[in-house]
Amino acid sequence: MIDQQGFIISRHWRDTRQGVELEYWLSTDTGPVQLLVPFQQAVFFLASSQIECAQQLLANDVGWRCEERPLKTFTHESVQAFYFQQQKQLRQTETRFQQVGLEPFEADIKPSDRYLMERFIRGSVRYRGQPDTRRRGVVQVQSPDMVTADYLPCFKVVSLDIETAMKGINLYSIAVFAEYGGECVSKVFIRSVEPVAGDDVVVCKDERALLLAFFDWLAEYDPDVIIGWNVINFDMWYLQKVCEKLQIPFRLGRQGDVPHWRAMDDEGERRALSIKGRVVLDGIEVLKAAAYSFESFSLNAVASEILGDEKLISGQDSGEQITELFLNDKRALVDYNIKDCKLVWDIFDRLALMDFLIARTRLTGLPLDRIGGSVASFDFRYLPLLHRQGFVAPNGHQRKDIEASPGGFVMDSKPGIYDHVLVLDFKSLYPSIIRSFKIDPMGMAIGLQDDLEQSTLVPGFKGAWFSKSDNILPALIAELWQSRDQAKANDDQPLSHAIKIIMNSFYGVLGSAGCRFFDARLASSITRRGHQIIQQTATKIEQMSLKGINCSVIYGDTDSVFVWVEGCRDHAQALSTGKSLELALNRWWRERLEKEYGIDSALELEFETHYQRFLMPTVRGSDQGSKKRYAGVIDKHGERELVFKGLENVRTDWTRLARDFQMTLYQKVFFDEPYRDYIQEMVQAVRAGGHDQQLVYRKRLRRKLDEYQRNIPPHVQAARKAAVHGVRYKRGSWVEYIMTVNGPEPVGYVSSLIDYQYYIDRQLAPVADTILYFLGESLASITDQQLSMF
DNA sequence: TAGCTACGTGCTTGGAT
DNA sequence: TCCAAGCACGTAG
Repeated sequence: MIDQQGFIISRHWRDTRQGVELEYWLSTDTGPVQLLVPFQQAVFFLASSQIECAQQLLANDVGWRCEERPLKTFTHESVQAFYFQQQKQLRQTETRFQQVGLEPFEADIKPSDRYLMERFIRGSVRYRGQPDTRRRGVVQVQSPDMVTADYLPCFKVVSLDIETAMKGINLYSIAVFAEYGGECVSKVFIRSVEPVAGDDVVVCKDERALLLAFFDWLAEYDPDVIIGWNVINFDMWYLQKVCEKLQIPFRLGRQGDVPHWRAMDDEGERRALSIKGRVVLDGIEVLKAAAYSFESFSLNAVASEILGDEKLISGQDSGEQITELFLNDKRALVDYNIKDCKLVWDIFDRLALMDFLIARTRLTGLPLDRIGGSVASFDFRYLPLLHRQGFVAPNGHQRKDIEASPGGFVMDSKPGIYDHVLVLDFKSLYPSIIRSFKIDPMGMAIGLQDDLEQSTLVPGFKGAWFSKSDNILPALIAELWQSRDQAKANDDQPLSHAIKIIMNSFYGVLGSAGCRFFDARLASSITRRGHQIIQQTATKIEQMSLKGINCSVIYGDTDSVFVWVEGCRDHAQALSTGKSLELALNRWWRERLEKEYGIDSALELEFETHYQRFLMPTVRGSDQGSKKRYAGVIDKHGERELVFKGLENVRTDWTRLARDFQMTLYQKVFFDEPYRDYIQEMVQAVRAGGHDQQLVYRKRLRRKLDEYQRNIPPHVQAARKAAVHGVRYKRGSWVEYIMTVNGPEPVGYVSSLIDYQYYIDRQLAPVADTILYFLGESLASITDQQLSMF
């Protein structure tokens, strides 16, 4: 029996003579540990991977108390049947616990696998695995306090990247890289019959030797985590193919096991992989899970944005260049290969992605490499608490007759160019509504019972009523909220980020049919309360008098209001107005909720942005104000900066030409600089072919190429033309095309003349006219003026 | 290996003129 | 040739 802390790396089922067992691999301070746990025992702790297991875990939770508290009905009869079946198992397990000398504990399911694992370790029946005393490798420690306050898993991470020929299965090299506290592991296994300079190179005579050398190294170095860029769908899948070609096992697991592959879509283009004792993390997926967004997720693009660093080779013909290096300059290939590994490593390091993932796993109970899973993590947090109240949750059966609930409220805007616009946001509006108005599945089940005193309830929408005292979600959110404030105070950005994401996912989950607690009354009680709050906030702002300053609301979306401070003198006055509004409105809401509903307001309006100048455009070709599209000038560290929302500048499906043109032109208008000459020069330059590099349209194929039946948009037309030349497009690939006089043609296969007039009419004119409309001009009027001068 | 809705825009399609 | 409907995509929140 061992007494230490651990963190789950992987979990697999295995069938043995003793019956079904669960095989766990943990990362601990002293090295990897393998645990084999009989299913009967494991089932009660297995909260983190599957929803039904979570349910069983929770049944366990009720089980320890069921003698004292009668089961209350919640909804579904079959669940009750399930529950009673569990009772029997529970009693058996209780006996078993006593046999091995364990106290039956009241399962207080904390949001961490660590907690579960502590019990696994203490209660484990068998233990295999060699503690590795040479082992070292702490990924990062964000805050020294956390080390003493909470266990931080020590993961041994390695970054991996392979180089291959462009066609066929032909492996050139495998590079691995890791760097802990100044100590660096950097190795490239390369195929070569001649020596290659450098201590970091392992020369192998052929592919087989290369793979075997790599497997040996992997077993020796023994990492917990392998990271890379598209590493699962490319590198790992490619290595799998090489192994199949050579008929050798792909020994990726901790004991040399081969990985398990699972197709994630019909075409088998996207796959997931699981390895015993290890986890593979794709940098792209992790960034998306952490809500990062990049125009391009290519390693080069992300590295240059995050690190200001780049790959050694990039661009269109990098494939040919790599083959060229492999044939003629292997040392350069080694450098290139290792650089890619290092970039991935540095991105993980710079953004503290491992810390984020660990924080997330603790909060959601989901495996490190599990992307998404909002419904499962909601269950993980909610079910234990529900059971502790003596309720059993309904089964999550898919319902077809989904009653739609509204989303956020978007105000009609007042178009124009303004000086001094303030934006006030409700911080985490939906979570704060859940907290304030006691929105909760169980609270509603209780609140809808007859014979309840109205003063103990809060009204919702669509006939919902919520119990003021008996609820779960509001307290859960309050707890997370507090943890987040604490994390911020500790400057623990990854944790704060993870908490924000899970808090905001709660609303989405309740409004989704995939969630067992889905109910239109819950979702509507959140969003329609949001409508009321934002509308009444806007009305209140216009009624308020702030030392004679006139405030009018020109726009608002879901949780924000845009306030024009008429006649505002300067930045300082804008700031003080914003602060006053924030204070007064928060007080107003507190008093109102107390008076009207007898509840404490958790609403937090925050003065967030001051736009020195602001553009609210009209809908194209109309005088109605637009929505979800605006631009403005803010002050950032003493510098004026343009911000665009929803407009062409931030849209990836507009050309570079239009996006750059918009930035420059709006800058000129906002800063009261002359702009007519600029427009004329731009139009002429485009016509003269001076911007040909910036005329590329870029758009994704969101379906398979042959699935476009009803109509054929330009990017699909271009893709089909490229397909004739043998270019293969998958679902999700980007299509780049140029508009020519013969319609869209794919980049690389443009044979017709560029249609410059099209670009002037469809890219420059719309962008210019959006802002020139308010100056009584248009692109046409300015260029016509030019013509009439001749 | 199931978070949500609202919105604007460009373009194709197919029918009316 | 014009027009409205609706598809497709990317975006705000």
